[in-house]
Amino acid sequence: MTEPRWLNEQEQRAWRGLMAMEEGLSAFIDRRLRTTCGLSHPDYQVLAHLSEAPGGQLRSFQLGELLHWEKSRLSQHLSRMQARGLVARERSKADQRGAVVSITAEGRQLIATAARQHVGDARDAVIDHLTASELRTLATIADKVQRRLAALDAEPGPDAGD
Amino acid sequence: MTEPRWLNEQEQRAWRGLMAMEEGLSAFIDRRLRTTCGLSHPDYQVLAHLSEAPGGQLRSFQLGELLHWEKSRLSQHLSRMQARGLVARERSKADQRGAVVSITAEGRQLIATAARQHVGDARDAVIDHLTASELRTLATIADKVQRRLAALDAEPGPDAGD
DNA sequence: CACCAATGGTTGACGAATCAACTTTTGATA
DNA sequence: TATCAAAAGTTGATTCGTCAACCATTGGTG
Repeated sequence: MTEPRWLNEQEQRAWRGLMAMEEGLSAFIDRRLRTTCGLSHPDYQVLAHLSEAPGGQLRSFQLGELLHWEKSRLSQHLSRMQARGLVARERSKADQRGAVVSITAEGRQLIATAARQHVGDARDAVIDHLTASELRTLATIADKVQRRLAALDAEPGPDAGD
Repeated sequence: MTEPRWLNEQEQRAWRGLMAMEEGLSAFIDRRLRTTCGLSHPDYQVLAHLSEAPGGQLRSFQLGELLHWEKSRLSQHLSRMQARGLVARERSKADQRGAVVSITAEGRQLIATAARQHVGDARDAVIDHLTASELRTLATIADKVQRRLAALDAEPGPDAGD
C-alpha cells in the first residue's frame, strides 16, 4: 500500500493546530525567559531540575536522563552555564569517572525569578484560558502521546505482519 | 505582588504534560523525517508550503510569513536547500529587489514521500490513539492558545490595571 | 591479577539559528 | 526630479545542537 490514510477534516484541524501551537508556544516561552531573566528554556530546565534535587546537585548522567539530552549536549551546555556562574562541577568521589553538577547561589536566585515568570506565562498563554474539562483532556492527551512515543521508541520497527 | 498563583495539581499535570509532549513529539517528527527521507522538519515545512502554492513557487517574504521565520534564517536555509537541489531561486521580474523561490522536481519527489511518512507518523504517535471527542478538544485548545499568543504578541504589555 | 568491554564524560568539527550590519530597489514627497 | 525612508534579501559573526572520536575509570571474567 503506497497511499496512507490521509487525515480527514477533523483530524487535520487537530494535527495542524497541535503543530502550530507547539511552535508558537515554545518560541513564546523561550523568548519570555530570555528577555525577562536572561535564561534560555534549556537553561531553565537544567536549573529547575537541579533546584528540585536533594542538595541542589545531581550526577551528570542523571540530569541527562531527566532532560532526555545526549551526554555531549549536556556537557557542552553545562560548560557554558558554568562559565556564567549558574552551576558548578566537580568529580564524583564515589565514581572517579563521573561529575557532580550543583546549582550555585546565583543560579538559585535566577531560577526563583524565572519560575515565577514561567508560571505567569503558562497561565497567560494557556492555563487560564482553558476550562477544567479542557485541562483534564489536555493532560490525558499528553499522557497518551508520551506513552505512545515511549512505545515507538522501544520497538523501532519489528512490526510488519499485522 | 511577588508571589504568582502557582499551578494546582490539575493545572500542573496539564502544563507539564504539554511541555513534555511538545518536546517528545517534535523530536520524534524530526527524527523520522530525517532518517526516512533525509529531510529535517524545517526542510519539510518549506517544501510543503511551496508544493501547495500555485505554480510551486512563492516570493521569499511570503514564505517567511507562512513559516513565521526571520528573513535571515529563511535566506540561509534556502541557500542550503538550493545547494541540495530541492529549491531554486531567481530574481522577481515584478520587483527587482525580491526573489521567487520554487520547488524543483527533486523537491516534489521528496515532499511526496515525506508527506506520506509524516501522516503515518502523525497517526501512529497521536491521531489514531485519540477519541473523536479528544480530537475536537485538542483542536479547540490549539486554536485558543494560538489566538492568545497572537494577542500577547500584539499588545506586549499595556495590561496592568485588571 | 591481567585483560577488556561497558560506563561516564569531554573535545573538535560541522550544520543550523540568531543578530546586526549591509546592499539594492522601490515608492513617496518635497 | 532629487532625496530619503522603508522594503526585500544577503552576508558575517556568534551561539547552540549533534555527531563521531576520544580519554579515563570501573567492574567483571578468565
